[in-house]
Amino acid sequence: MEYKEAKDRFIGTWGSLGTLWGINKAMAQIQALLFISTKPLCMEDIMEELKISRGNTSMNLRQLMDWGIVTKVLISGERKEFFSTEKDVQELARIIAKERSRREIKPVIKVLKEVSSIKDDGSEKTKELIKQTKALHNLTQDADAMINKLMDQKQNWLTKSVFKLLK
Amino acid sequence: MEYKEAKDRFIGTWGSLGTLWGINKAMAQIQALLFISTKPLCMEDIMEELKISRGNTSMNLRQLMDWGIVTKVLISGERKEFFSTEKDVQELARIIAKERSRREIKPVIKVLKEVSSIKDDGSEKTKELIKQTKALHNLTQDADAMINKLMDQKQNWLTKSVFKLLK
DNA sequence: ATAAACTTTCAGTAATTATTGAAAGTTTAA
DNA sequence: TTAAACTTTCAATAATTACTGAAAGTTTAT
Repeated sequence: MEYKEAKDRFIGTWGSLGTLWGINKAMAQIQALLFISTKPLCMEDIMEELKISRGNTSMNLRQLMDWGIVTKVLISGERKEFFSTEKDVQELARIIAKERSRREIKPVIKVLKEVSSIKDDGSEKTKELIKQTKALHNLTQDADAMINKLMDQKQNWLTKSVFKLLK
Repeated sequence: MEYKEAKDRFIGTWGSLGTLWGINKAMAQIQALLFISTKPLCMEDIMEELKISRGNTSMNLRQLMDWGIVTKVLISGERKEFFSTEKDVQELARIIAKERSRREIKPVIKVLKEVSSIKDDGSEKTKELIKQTKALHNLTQDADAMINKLMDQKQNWLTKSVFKLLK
């Protein structure tokens, strides 16, 4: 497999993976492109490489910046803006986990808490609703807390010690 | 908040959460409904409760069964089929994590491995592609392995000890 | 102040994904 | 074996989501 094919395969795969962690294809592809680029890219570069429109590129870059994954880079002597992405995978994972937690998990936890806190009127169905949503609330909260803590660890050595524990 | 409102809120929230962990709204809603039901439900029950068509109900129940989250239940004296979902959240989480790993994460890991294994032609851009996809490959593989191991633990006490480690 | 170089916005359109409903298929009881 | 009770399939359609391109907006150099 040559460079070109490998690159396209990576961008394509990352793009379709994007949809599953809640961001759209173009957004994931732009990030992928920047991730393997040796230097910051401008809008023209991205449009041309991914064959997408100016508007699409602009909007998705904006979103990536909102997530905190992509930053503007000023290149002296150049008028236009350049973009680059976080290059450290550990840090990238940390940012993504944090944002997803904030945007998606936390609101769900809030609803689960509210729903599981309704007054027990004694009926079987109310008891079941309370019991099940409470269980889900605990699980979701624990999982969320754990992921956040795990991601906050700067080094990978921790992962190793968690692994050992899980033998 | 009364039972009815709480139930609707739970089903609605779970449904929209569904889209983000890769299953569609109806599928997630059916699962939510079964999850808080005190007894197995038949197709009519589900259709009526969620206001969705027979075809939709049938197809999504099928998918839920493919995932291994929902099972058919035979009720003696009844001709039609009834359905119920896994009621233990721990087990539910385990099934979902396993399936997602198998369906989505594993294929990505495979591509990352292939892409990161291309021949180094000495150029800077090839070196960068290899370096970055290799880092992503390692991270994804570690995270996947860890989640699978965590989920395999039957008890919750383990989570507590992992938490301690992460203080 | 002007105009060139560049970016953003957004209404319209295209692409994708979910849903319906009716016909075809299956099972069971008599 | 027939027909009623039930489930599945799938082509048509609806709903949602993504993308385009051109106009409006912004910045910078002169």
